[in-house]
Amino acid sequence: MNAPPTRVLLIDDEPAIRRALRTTLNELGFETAEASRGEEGLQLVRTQNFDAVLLDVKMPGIGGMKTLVRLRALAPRLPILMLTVQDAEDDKVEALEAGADDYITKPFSIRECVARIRSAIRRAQTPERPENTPIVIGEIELTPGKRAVTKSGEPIHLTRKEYEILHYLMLHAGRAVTYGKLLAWVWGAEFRQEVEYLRTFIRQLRKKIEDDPANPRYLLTDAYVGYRFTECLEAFMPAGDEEPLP
Amino acid sequence: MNAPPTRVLLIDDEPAIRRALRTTLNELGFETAEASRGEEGLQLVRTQNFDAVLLDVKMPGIGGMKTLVRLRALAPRLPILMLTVQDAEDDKVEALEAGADDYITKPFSIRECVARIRSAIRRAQTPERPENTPIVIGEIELTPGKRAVTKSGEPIHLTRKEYEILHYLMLHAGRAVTYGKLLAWVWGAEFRQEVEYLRTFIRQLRKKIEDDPANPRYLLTDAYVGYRFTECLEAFMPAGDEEPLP
DNA sequence: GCTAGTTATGAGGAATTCATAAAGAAAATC
DNA sequence: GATTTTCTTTATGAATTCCTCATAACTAGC
Repeated sequence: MNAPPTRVLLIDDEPAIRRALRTTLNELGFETAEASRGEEGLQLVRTQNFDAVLLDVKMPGIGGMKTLVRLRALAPRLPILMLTVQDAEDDKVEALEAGADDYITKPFSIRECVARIRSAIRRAQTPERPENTPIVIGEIELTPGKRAVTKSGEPIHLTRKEYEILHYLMLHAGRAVTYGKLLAWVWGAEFRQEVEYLRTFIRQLRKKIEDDPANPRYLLTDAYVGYRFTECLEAFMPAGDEEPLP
Repeated sequence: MNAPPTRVLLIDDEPAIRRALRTTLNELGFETAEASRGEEGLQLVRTQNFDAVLLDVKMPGIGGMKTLVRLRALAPRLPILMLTVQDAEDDKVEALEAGADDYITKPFSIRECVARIRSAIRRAQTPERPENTPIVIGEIELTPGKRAVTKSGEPIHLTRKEYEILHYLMLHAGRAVTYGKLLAWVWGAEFRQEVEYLRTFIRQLRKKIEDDPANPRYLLTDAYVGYRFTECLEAFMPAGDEEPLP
């Protein structure tokens, strides 16, 4: 099977960053295209096929956030990763709420960046999940049709809200889920602000799911942004099946 | 082997609600289209194919109810879900009588909304499946064709409603069945709130089926969710041989 | 180190929902 | 039409779940 190369579009006004990403990605077998402004990027997405987009939030012209929204309208399933600066927490949240798949904070390690791209692409290519198939991540298994959760085969009793929170997080495993989205999913859109609710329930969930609730391996916190169910646990991945990165 | 995406049409004049639904639905693999008025929605249904429609009752222009009637005339089998406000009981009944498949009261959690959409689509796509093979779980055996139930071979007399409740629960053994679904199945969609009915009948069923009705082994409660017929009874399985069930 | 903002923790009380009982209304049967 | 059965309604205390709030731990910026 000769798979066609994975194509990544880089939208960033700084040539230095584009170059760094381009060379590394190319070395790893990705094909890349570049745009220095949002409009340009949109035009490319209209005329070509991409497997993922890396998009800088802060750009001249129509800016990253607007570009994101328009990209999303153009290509509902295309993985889009936003590049944000360290402390621009609001940007991260806004991007995720507007449909970005993930965010990467500058300065970033190329290695992490590539890993995130890969994981976003993998998720996008995973065929639609039939509604009733169990979601299995590590020792945790959640079966939507049954509304049942087990850890290493042992059933875990969850209350309604606990289950609904876990369900959404596991549906989006590997991605940061904003407080707002979680709250809208479980309580309704007008509860977007009630982060305290989440804290209480995440705590209960960790008690029930984690071996050491104080050092969670599954239910991770994305400070200032939300929570994230870990995508894959190194502990469970046989080491060595990924080529070393520079 | 990628199934075509499920297409949902959102008709609501509030952009915020459309946006919240759109992003979540898209993330879950649905395709969405939007209309801010009834006329617009009708035009879209004329020209495109959808698997379900979410329709706000209260809208400017021709309004939700009229839109519903016309939609129904256009597409007799298309699942249509109405968004209504909490206490507008009349709206709900009117909507169901006018051919809506379900209604969702605002404020609603996105989770609930998605679940309802899925279930409406499934209903529309699943042709009636008259199953005549007996369902056997533990000591309990239910034969749909004969409408008969036995426990350890001994016939148990059940009234009509008792039987219908048990039948539905056993059909979905191992899964939590929500009050709403159970009530809709036995009494009809407009009785979805009458949880008290269920309590009374579950009590009767437990009296007839359970050895110790106060500590049920078959008819379990999922607090705040519904009831569940246990799928396997450890007590009856001789320990040691773990044969996976089909 | 100090301060402000965020997150984690713990526990108690409010609110909802549950099981139970029992009686009135409706339907079915004779 | 009377009697039996089934269904619906209402009331009660008990149980569970959910929410609130106070405090501690942590993180970043000064």
